[in-house]
Amino acid sequence: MVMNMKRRGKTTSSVQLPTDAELEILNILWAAGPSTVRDVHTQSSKDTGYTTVLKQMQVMVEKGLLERSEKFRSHVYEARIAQQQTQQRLTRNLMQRAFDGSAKDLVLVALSSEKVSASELAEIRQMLDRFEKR
Amino acid sequence: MVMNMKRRGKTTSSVQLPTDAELEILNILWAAGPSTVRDVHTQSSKDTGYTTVLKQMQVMVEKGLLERSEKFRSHVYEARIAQQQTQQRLTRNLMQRAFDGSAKDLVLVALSSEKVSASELAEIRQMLDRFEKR
DNA sequence: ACCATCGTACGACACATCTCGTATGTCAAT
DNA sequence: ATTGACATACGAGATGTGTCGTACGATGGT
Repeated sequence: MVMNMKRRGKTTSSVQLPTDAELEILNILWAAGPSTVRDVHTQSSKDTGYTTVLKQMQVMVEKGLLERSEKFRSHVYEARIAQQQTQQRLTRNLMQRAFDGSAKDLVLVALSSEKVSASELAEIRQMLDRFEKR
Repeated sequence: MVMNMKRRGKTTSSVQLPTDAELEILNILWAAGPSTVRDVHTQSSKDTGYTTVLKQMQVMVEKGLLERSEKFRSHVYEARIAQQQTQQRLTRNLMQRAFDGSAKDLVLVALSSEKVSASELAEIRQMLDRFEKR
């Protein structure tokens, strides 16, 4: 019985970066916790069909991005990758592709291209302090 | 004469975000200035065929990402979008898709997920100062 | 004049993503 | 038992991207 395991790599973490539509779904799941397809479809701001969301989530299960429980009539889906880890991987990816790997350059652009409140600036400063301490 | 203008919008700036391979080419062009296809192909770290790069650059001209001069036998290509502006748009895009629009959150993740030298931290601090002054 | 070399043009395939239509199953209320 | 509402499964089209093979024109050296 050759289970046809598409997943290679040691055990975990060999998931590729989520696509646009996938990230949209993950965001909803991260915020709301385990949800049905209908939940996600209702929450979504994009006006895409119900079966479209269903199909996407099914594919995401195959990819290892989501986990599905079939205990109930309406299957319940849950994110299988952490939000922060995903944010880090996406950020690192952008850093490599567009900033030649420089975190500093990315940060500078992020700061210069958006309005950040005073309290947020303070938070960032705190973070800098914490880093410098090592 | 209906020129079949795919580009909508006022006049400029309605260029979509560059794809992965496109960004690779843009990076080379930004660093080296106007170059031929051969130049770019030689510089590229990926080992993709010559005609592949040629085709990609041709497509990029159609999209408005590059400009082509045919003055010489080997056509010379030049980036038509600025590096910093592109970096900003890519960053903003990630910010929206993965950080719910929060520049702060993006910055925090960028800082926490990569090593940044002391001098770079200082630069970031300077930037923060400059921002707080307004 | 010829031919090897280097260029561009372009059609076409492979693949992933996004999208939906349609088939089919399940359940509860009448 | 029938029906309507709602679920999942799945095939398949549209589109974009990345990749190349092949055709063919220009150039320069012998």
